[in-house]
Amino acid sequence: MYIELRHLRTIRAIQQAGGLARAAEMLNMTQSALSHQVKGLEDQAGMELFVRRSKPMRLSAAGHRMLRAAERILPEIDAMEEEFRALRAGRTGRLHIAIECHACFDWLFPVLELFRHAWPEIDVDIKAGLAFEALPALNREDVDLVISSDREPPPGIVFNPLFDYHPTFVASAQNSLAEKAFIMAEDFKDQVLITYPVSRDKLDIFTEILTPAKVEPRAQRTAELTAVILMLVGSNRGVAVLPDWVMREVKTNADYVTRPLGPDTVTKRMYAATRAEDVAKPYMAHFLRLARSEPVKLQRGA
Amino acid sequence: MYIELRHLRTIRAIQQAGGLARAAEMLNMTQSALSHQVKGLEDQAGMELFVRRSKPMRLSAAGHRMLRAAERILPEIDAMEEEFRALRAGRTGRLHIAIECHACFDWLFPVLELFRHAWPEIDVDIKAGLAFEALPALNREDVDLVISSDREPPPGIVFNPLFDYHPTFVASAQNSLAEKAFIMAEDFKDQVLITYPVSRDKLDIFTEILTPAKVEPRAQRTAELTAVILMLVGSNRGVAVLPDWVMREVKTNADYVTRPLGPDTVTKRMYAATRAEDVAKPYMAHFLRLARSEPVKLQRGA
DNA sequence: GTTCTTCATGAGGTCTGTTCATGTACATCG
DNA sequence: CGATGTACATGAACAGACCTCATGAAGAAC
Repeated sequence: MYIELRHLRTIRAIQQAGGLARAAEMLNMTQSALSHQVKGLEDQAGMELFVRRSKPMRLSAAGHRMLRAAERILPEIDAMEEEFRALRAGRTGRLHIAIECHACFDWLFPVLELFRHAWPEIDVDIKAGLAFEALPALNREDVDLVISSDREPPPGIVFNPLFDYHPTFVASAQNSLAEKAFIMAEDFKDQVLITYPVSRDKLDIFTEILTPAKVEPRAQRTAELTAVILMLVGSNRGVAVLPDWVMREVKTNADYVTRPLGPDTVTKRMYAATRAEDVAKPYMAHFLRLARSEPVKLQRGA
Repeated sequence: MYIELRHLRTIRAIQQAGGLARAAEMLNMTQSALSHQVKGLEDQAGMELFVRRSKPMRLSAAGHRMLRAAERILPEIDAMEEEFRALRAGRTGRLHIAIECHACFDWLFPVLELFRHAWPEIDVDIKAGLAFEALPALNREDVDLVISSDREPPPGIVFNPLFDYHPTFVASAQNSLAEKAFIMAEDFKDQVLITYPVSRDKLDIFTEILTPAKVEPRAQRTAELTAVILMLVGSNRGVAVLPDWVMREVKTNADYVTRPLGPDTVTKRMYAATRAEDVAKPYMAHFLRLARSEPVKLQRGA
């Protein structure tokens, strides 16, 4: 029994039009074609779907059963086709984001809030788990955008620059390093360094400062959440290096001091990696625009 | 965009099989055919539904959207096809019953209770409204069975005899007619006759007794429910003529008297009208068997 | 009875979907 | 590094499904 959507459309049309001839017109085909089709369908079903006794042909009991299925299924198909039209028109789409830096939540959430209102039909999600390698996932279309500060673009992937930021030292006002104008690698020798629980090659403080200088902090401990790291720092349980945009609340707080890394200020650039074909999409362009401008406002507020 | 179920099956198969070649095997077709089909589908959709970069072909974001639709729709189709197989096998079907006599509820409910357990998959319903003519409705397949005591079979309709019954007079024990052994037309001249609210040609007391004898009762009032009629009779607000099977509770009650209509006992036959092609169906045969035997038990109990 | 409407049927043409044969791209392995 | 294997794409050719056209049959309306 090979039901096809064509059959369901036929059933529905005959019911709506109240007769085979009118239904044929609705479906832009000849009455003959419909008659043949109905006959074929009835052969498939192995029973009469229509009552021919009364002259304008009506659905039989079995036909009504099939009509019920048609009325559940066809709207779903129509909805899906509508979604695809919208998808083609660029009104909708998917934006699943993988982030490689924990601190990025801080600016990403406000950005997504703005985005969500402008593009309500876009399916937005953040994949924070990161059990996987982000860039291959991009290629596999498991995600559509990767926030990263490592710039190593494979073919087909575009790294869109977002904004520059300064990994910034933060410590308790009680900490001995509070007196210094800027912080250097050697200053960490006697400190407990608090970081996100990720590998060192994803932490600016290591990639930019400690690893090049071959300096090891006295100890390292980790915390998942930015707020927890700042709390630990505030109670002088350690020091941290975080992007400047997360400092905005801490800057005005007398318990903390923030200092640039030095002697030359370290500057890093944040990127949004996307598939090359996606950058032209309107919603993606809009997201990138927001992700360039909004975090800067947060940094200024800091 | 002409989506067909074939396409949804393809999407699902490729996802399940994890690749085009394996999916082709699942669907009993060549890898080539599937490749062409997928290409065609993507042309329809106007976008890539699969990611070809990673070697076993995977669904793209848009492809996942279509998969979701497939996973909602295909089970519905499968379920419907299963229903039709069952329908063909005779395990299921529809039994929508129209009744022309109010009192028939009395025996019909017990019968349907028995039937329902034997044929749980049959769609059972009773149409009591009767705004329509029952026999044409049978022809139009609006209903599948009509309970009637009028035997006038149009072509294609079969009247299956169920059982005989006696329209029986019932009155209060206080009523003057309680003394008589049987009740004749003239006896109604001084009585208030209580009937169901239907036309006289559907009421045995008129068709069998009063109309032939050209006798009019003193007054006629109506009540929808058998219980209400009996209550009115019990308080001597009138008399009634009802089929014998509804008398079983009344017979043992000293407040009531029941009497045959006479002098010759009136016997009527109850029929179940069905479409000719339906009588052979197993569930229909079973229903008819029940409708022949069960009411008789109720009559004996009376 | 005539006419109109509605559906059925058969023949023939078109076009879609399939297969077959082959090509391309990429990964694996000796 | 070429050989081999795997996975998908492509083009040509064929088959069959589906449609149209023309006509028939059977009710319904007048």
